[in-house]
Amino acid sequence: MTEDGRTGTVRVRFAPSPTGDLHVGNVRTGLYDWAYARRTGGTFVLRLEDTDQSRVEQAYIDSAMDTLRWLGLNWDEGPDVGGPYGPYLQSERLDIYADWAARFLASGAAYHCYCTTEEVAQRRAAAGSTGVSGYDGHCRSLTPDQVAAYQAEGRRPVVRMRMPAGQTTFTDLIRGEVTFDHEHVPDFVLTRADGSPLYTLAVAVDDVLMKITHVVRGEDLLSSTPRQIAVYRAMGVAEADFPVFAHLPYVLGSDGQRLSKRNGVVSVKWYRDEGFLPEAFCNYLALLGWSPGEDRESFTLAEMAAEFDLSRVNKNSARFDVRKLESINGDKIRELAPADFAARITPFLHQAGLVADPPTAGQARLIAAAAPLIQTRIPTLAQAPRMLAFLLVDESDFTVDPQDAGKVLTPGAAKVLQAAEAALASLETWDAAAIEEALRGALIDGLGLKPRTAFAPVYVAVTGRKVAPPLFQSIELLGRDRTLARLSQATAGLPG
RNA sequence: GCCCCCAUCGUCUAGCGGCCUAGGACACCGCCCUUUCAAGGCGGCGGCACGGGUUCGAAUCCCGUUGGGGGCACCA
Repeated sequence: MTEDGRTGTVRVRFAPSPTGDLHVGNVRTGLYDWAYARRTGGTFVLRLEDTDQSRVEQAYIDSAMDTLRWLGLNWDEGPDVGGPYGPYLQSERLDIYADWAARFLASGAAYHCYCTTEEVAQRRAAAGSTGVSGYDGHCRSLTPDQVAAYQAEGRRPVVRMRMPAGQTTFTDLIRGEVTFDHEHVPDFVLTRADGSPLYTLAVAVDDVLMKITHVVRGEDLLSSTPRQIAVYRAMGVAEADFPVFAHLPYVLGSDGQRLSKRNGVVSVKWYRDEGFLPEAFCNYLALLGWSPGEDRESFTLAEMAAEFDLSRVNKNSARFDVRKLESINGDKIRELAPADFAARITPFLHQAGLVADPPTAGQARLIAAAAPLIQTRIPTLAQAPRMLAFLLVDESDFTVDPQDAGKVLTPGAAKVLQAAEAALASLETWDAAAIEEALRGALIDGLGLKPRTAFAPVYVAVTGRKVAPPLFQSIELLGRDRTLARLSQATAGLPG
């Protein structure tokens, strides 16, 4: 049972236009489409709206599918997997659209329009700020002579829909009943002068032909809904068989403006490269307009698939806040099983040049042992290399952060480093507990220092930075030889 | 200009007429823990845009104002 009370199998489509990498707003829509299909036990259809040849690129089609797979939004029908209502690339359905355009022409639902874009714009401008917009109906009823004259000029017509007088009312699952007076829905173009289809034609035809029951999309398309319904009518679809609409609120930039490169990173690919987990990204995006209620904010894709409900989708737009995303990402990282976490940071370590691909057996052991030390310390996977570099670099490439050294490796640190070196050199058992005991004995008890001041120089000497994984475990993993070498090297490099 | 949509802490939200002196999360600020940094624990700051109604009772319903967003393409 769906929320509008219909029975039967739900079919939801996600229909991005591959004119760029999928952005945050697209993906949020895709996530809701997917979740609604899954919640209702329906079918999730992926369709690429690639009718604008001048803007579409194959690479974008590939990357869109790649991004959806990464997020875990699997589709049941689509360009790659096929399905009973394919093809699912609109560029492969051109003859279908041409056929319907011809039928609309024959039935009088549409007409040839010989006006150029410039002429339409000029007449609109001439009408002044009287609220007149769109097309003025100039070519609605041309005489055969006028048509002949236009053709003699060499003009090629577009096919334009004849919007009947009246109004369109439909029930949006999120916004309730919405009405548009056709006075404000001008005749719109269905096919270009070269015969190629426009979104206005293709989207409606495909939703009907692909038996889509629920059109769940961004609210920018709300006011184009009457046009879509006009095409359904022209196709002879019965009112009861129209898809149900649900217009999702916007995802805005952090400044409240429409999401763009100016006010935040919009490409999902960027978040992937930065080390955001797909489960965190989906969880966060889901929260931008929907919540399971009862103050619950953390959930999995599977849980969302079981609970998602269009009636709980907010009407108002949400701002994208990368800090909250980071917080959720940190939560999800901490929830990972240690082995899983180790596996997820490995590609980032390789990309930073710290380990081979695949890692050697020795590297794998180190990663497995060190991963738990940083799992609570990084909000994104991309920060793993910085935390573990000290452990994984070739010894000849090890460097100490000059800034941290300047703050901590002062002349006075010499006695600390020497005491630490001496204590560790003679240590019998090389493990974190013994290392801690030895260092505390030598520095806290022996030199009478406070822990903070005692360990700071050791951190910088051994890990190269003030901020690092816990010291004693780090030293254990580093091994005695490398630790002692770094301590003495730091001592030798002390100023003054 | 015209049409449409929207309005709870800075941000995301819970709330669907009495459980609300409005709850949670992020961020921010304290304190605790502590070998750095995190994580974790405890506490604090902070909101129903405004004005009219309806009702015994309104954050919740209605109208208006203001504010924000979208659309008005041979883009989608």
